[in-house]
Amino acid sequence: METVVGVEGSDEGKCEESGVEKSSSSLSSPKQIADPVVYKLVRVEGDGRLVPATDDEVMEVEEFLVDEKIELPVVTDAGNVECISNEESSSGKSHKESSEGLSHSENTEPDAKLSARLEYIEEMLQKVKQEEKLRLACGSPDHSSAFMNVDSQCSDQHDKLPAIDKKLQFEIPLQEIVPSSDLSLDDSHINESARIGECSKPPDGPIESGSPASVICNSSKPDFYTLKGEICLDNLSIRELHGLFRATFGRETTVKDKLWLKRRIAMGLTNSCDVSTTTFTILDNKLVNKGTDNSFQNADGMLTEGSDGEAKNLGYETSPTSHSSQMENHQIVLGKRLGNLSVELDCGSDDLQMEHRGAKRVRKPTKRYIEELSEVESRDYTPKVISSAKNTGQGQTSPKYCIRPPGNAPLNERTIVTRLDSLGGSGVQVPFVSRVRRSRPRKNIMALMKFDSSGMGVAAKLVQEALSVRSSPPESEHADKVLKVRSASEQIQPLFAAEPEKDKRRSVMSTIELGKNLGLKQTDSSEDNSDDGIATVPTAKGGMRRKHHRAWTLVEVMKLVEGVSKCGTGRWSEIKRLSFASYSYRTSVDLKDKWRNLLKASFAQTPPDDGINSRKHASVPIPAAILLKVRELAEMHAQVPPNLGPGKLPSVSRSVHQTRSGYL
DNA sequence: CTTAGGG
DNA sequence: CCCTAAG
Repeated sequence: METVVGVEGSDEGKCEESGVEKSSSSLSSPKQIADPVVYKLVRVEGDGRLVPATDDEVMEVEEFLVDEKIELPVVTDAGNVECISNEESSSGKSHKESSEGLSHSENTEPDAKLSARLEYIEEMLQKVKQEEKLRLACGSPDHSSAFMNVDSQCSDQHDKLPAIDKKLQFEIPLQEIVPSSDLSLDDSHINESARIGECSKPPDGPIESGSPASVICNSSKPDFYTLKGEICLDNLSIRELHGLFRATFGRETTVKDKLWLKRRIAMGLTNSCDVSTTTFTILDNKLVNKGTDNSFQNADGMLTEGSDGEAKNLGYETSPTSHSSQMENHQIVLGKRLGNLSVELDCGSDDLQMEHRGAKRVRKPTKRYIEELSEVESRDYTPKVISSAKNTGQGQTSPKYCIRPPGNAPLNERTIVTRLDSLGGSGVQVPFVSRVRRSRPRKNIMALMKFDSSGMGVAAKLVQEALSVRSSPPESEHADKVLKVRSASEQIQPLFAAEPEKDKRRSVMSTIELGKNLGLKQTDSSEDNSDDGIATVPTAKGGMRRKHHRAWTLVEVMKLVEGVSKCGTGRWSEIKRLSFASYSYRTSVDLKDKWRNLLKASFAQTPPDDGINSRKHASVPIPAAILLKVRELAEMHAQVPPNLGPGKLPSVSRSVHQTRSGYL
């Protein structure tokens, strides 16, 4: 709790101002803490009623919304009004849910249940000292509803929904402001991810879409509960719920909040904790496999974390708990909407909530880890991204806008980072794994570009490039990188999100691509790894050029000689195919050059005759036999070095034969 | 793209 | 090795 709170210092202040029981929340069990954080915006009155968030809170929300959608003014006003009016009175009727939520704190529940629940809740509120509990109870249910409304509204509403809607939304949020805000953010994110198209034009986004979405959300939420079996759960006693909970999640729960339990169970039932992933699964799985927790975060993390980060920036408190709650909400909503994605998230969230601490803790680290990765990745990607910018094109911009609201730079950054993480995460992970990548730079930029365009994993490429760049510190512009990191991250997102629109092929293949990239990368790395030491050669210009010096092994030389003997000189490509198929790093040019060197060496050596190879280069002693052979071949092909050739060839030829026989 | 030659 | 010109 504390830790969380610390993060959200601003929030605390708010709470205090409101007269909230933040302290109380802290007093309450740790688990609860999370809830308080989540619900910070709402205050519990002495009578047990929930007081809407204060103006400040509203403001925060507003920012949140703004960040997400970039529209706030309306929301803010509405929110304030609502807050003032109070939970019960205000919004109530305009939106059934909202009204319910306000008065009873249960927005989501069906009417029938609602009444029962309301009573229960009210009782609880009054009885329960721990405001936390109340919050939780109220919050959890509300979250979903609020979330739904808020979400739809936030994302879509801003543009089109009437002020009323906004108001309602805010109302709900007030009670569960944090969650709602987060949800909205998440939701929007999700939506974006889900449908790239929208992302591209966030601000413009069709107005209509907004309202419909909201409607859907509302409708969905009831369904959700019903489906989940919440209704059934309603009838159960807490003890029963506990049992159910245990059965569902395999663990005990200390939570006494009925709503919470119901919710949890419902979620558990709905999404079996399995977390089977669907579309996102691929990415997530990958992530999971590699980063375990990260995987979750990626999917969830993107959304949730991003929201959190924003919240923090805004001054909202986002505690781990809040995250989890958010996550849940998101999950639910998503589940309804997206289904697959939500499922994954749900699993994670569920777990998190279940074990606020364990899960959270794990999660946090993960997040950081992800961020770090993302950063690194971003850097890596940056170069590539830039180069491949063409691909992203508009997509970049649009996603960008979506991601980063006009308001807070830091916040934006954070958000972006998160997103990047998600995107980058997947991409990054692979890169990281194969990080080594030391193959020679193909053909400079051109080759890289080609690669990218070809459809190879951009990420992989970027990573590779980035790596290479890193190796040569002087060349890369750190400053540039840093600056670009953001862009890169942004770009990345676009790639995923925007790509579909722009290049369907890409979008379709995005997931595949990632996998491919990884595979490719790994392959490359493995091949390249064998390698050599990469040395940087200072260039006159000041840039450092990587010299891929791969020492020629005796085997290679022998192969080369053999190849030359077979194909003759000048047919390097053929020789490469025949004898160097397994040596990807040796190009026909390399063969040619090597041969040239061998020739030179052989003839140079020959004269002294005695000294031979041993004397020449201790480092890579070339067997005399080979030199002889080279000479022979040279002779055969009439490639006799100007001076030395003729005179010595005869003798050489003899020796060569011997040598050769030995080899053969 | 491959080859040939210079750096 | 890299780079470039030329077929």
